Amino acid sequence: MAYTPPGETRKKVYEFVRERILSGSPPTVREVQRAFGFRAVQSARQHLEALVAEGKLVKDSGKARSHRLPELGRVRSSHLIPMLGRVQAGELTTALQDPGDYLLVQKTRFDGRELFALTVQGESMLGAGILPGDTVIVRRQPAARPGEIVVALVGEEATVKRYREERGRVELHPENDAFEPIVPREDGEPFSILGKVIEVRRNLE
Amino acid sequence: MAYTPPGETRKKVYEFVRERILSGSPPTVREVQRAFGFRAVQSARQHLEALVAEGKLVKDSGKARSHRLPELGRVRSSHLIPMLGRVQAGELTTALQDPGDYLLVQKTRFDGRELFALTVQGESMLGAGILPGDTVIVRRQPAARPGEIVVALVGEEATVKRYREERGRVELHPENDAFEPIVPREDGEPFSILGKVIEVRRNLE
DNA sequence: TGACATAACAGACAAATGTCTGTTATTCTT
DNA sequence: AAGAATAACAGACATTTGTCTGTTATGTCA
Repeated sequence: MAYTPPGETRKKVYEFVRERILSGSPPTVREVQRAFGFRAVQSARQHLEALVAEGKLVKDSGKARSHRLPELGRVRSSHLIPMLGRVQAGELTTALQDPGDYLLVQKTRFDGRELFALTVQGESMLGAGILPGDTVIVRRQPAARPGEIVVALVGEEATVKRYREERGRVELHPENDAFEPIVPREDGEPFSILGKVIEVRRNLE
Repeated sequence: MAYTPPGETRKKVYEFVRERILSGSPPTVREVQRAFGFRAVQSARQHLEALVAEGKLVKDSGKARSHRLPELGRVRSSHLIPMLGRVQAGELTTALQDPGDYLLVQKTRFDGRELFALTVQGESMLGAGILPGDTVIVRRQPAARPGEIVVALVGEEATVKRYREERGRVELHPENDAFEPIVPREDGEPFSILGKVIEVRRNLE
């Protein structure tokens, strides 16, 4: 590779490595070498070492593909969670086994296996800022505390509502005057809490 | 390692590798070996090969740390974007240079460098389902189309509003009756579009 | 011009890592 | 008891990859 102004190639190397790290496969020194057409391994190494010295990268000496972004320490622990579309009754388990899509989330406080995502249907939670089409990230748990927003299975349908306990009885409250609270029936209609909503996402693209 | 029932160790190996991949550093064969106390490299390799054969993992033959999750192909291309808190006027550029925090997003359609995130202040966008404390992900662009939600710099403050053009004039509309539309003044008060809101996130933990 | 810094190159060595061949142990089935 | 299937082991080899020493080229600045 021909001589380039100081810092110019360095910056490109950084961007290259950064992209590779974010995409899940940090490059080897020789992959950097090839990507930039260096005729010597050392050329790539010099740039990488300099970037580490500058604090823009960190690396584990001696290990393959060990360059990392220092910032990543702060966002570590990302999970790939299954994304369910419209969910019906008993299908939940099946849907979790073979989900069609995945969502990348960074949740340090949770185990990735207890999380799943769901697309919201209907306008019953408008008042809580949850719109149709929004994606809710749910932590699986069989119970909830009053005031929390939960995903519950009522009859054949999974629904997003606010959990309340009125007069010692469980109630699921919509946040929209056009809807009525749901009170679980005593006649044995299936009812259960699937989990608690811990995040809401909306795409506006 | 002592003999274990068929499939038992296999499953644990899968979970181990999966976690490592999601956390950004896929293990080497020997790292798997050590993690499980195998006395032969081949033991680890057998499990890994089997997992690949089952389709639970994919790998690039001959390369170091090359095990991947098949699903990841569908969510690839994640970016680490700077997260800005309260932003004032000219501070934006500075804030982008040295942000305190980062957010992991998967946006295939965008270049990571044109994205940043912002915490919403105030209740002016309640009607659009954007609450105080929500995080908006913004794509930097100097203009917008009517109807889009934008982040604009008005005077000293960055604000989130819906972009409109009324009578040939730019207007920034809140979605809350308690607020008035913002009409850029002609007296030279700084006004500019910082970018378009492409995603809204809310944490309910 | 000459000292200095940075970029790029050349060639090699050593450690890490992937891969291979073959063997032994455990469990299950018939 | 014999055979099949799976798990685990042993020891080695080949490739990949990280690292090292030293050299040459290009640009900057006093």
